[in-house]
Amino acid sequence: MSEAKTIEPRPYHHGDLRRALVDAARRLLEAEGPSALSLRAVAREAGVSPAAPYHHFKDKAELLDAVAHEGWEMLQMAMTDAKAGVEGREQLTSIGIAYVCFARDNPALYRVMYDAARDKEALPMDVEDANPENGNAYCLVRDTMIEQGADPRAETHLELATVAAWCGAHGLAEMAGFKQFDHLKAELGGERPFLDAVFRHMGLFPTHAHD
Amino acid sequence: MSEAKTIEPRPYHHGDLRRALVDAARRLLEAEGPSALSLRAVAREAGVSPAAPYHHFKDKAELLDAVAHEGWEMLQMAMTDAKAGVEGREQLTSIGIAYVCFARDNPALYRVMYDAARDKEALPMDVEDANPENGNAYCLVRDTMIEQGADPRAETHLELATVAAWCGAHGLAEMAGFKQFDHLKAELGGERPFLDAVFRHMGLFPTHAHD
DNA sequence: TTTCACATCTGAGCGCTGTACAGATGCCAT
DNA sequence: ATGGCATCTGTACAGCGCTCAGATGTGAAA
Repeated sequence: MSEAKTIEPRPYHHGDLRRALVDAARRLLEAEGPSALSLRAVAREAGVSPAAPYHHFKDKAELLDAVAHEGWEMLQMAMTDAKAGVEGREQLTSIGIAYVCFARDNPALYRVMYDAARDKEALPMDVEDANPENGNAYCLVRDTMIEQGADPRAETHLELATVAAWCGAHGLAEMAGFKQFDHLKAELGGERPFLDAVFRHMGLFPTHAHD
Repeated sequence: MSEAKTIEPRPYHHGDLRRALVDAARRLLEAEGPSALSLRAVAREAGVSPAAPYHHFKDKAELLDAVAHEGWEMLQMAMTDAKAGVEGREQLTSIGIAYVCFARDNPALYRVMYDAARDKEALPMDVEDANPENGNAYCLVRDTMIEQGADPRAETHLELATVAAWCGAHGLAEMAGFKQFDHLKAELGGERPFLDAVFRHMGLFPTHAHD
């Protein structure tokens, strides 16, 4: 109880430096790419000394983690919006397209997100907890599967389809960055016969949707 | 014609330093992980000065490229062996399992391979040239699809299935590194009902194999 | 109001990195 | 024997992540 102190809230000397640092990092990331994202460059961009960030993040990885966290929130929002925009079976395809588009539009951020996840050997998602309200993109996909007719009691089938969809979307997002697959990237706006087909083909529908 | 000089062949001062450097890099990579793979550390491991590598590689990226290249060759071999080990429809699943196993057994190398590819924005594979003899893993998958009944004249369907399979395998390889999907990793040896199902589900068979 | 504790920020510095360059070294063809 | 040249070394520089002692300002206690 005596530990009822606020954890990291209000402005101090220079206002909310933590926020300013994350913003500076995202600005740099967009402008110069991931390789330019040094801690010193972020501090420079935010107008503070190279040592200042260490009072808000234990090391560089923790700063990148904060940036990645906002990326996952953005991705989740994009997927949620995509689902809300259409109805029925189109929802899963729409979510998949939104995922790949996010990776295309934020390639540096997307890379930071997965780099951070790999370092921690964990995605920032609780696969077990299927509660959609906790802002969990993985569960958004799973819930949509269920709504489209997957049997939630057939756990294996359900998670199988969800994992397959996630793997497929991530794989596509990475492949679309290679010039061998430029036509994938080109298809992301407007008509997208190939991409739609890949998503359907990869199992963005529950297993028994083939009937 | 006057340019008939050999390009990078025989030993000189210290023998074949280029080879020694790549070997040293791979040794370091396996022992210490990708973050320990500095050019200076590689030179140290090979017993030469920090500047020596620059007579064989234009910069660090080019050295990593050489390492990645050998990784792709290893992967191609693993996939070819996997295909040769079984018959019929099992071949595609077997290739997929081999792909994911390779990523599991050589995580650092696998990461270097895709990092190098991302920097060049291209996989080291010629997707257009379907000649299997050029040692092209992507074409190995496509050819196997054809052998299993895909129509090579239906270009879209064929490449669709191949891209879907590649994306799925890469996605699975990455997901298997996250602790949320430990059961995927655990399944890679021996019985693998879930993984097999994911592969089948993701389209490791030609589209009309669902009939 | 003065004082004090403490969160915050700076400046200097350490060891590391990738890369450049001048010069030493040893092989090969003449 | 000589000269050219690929190869390798030593030194150097800027930038990196990170640490630490000390300066600076803020909110709470006196």
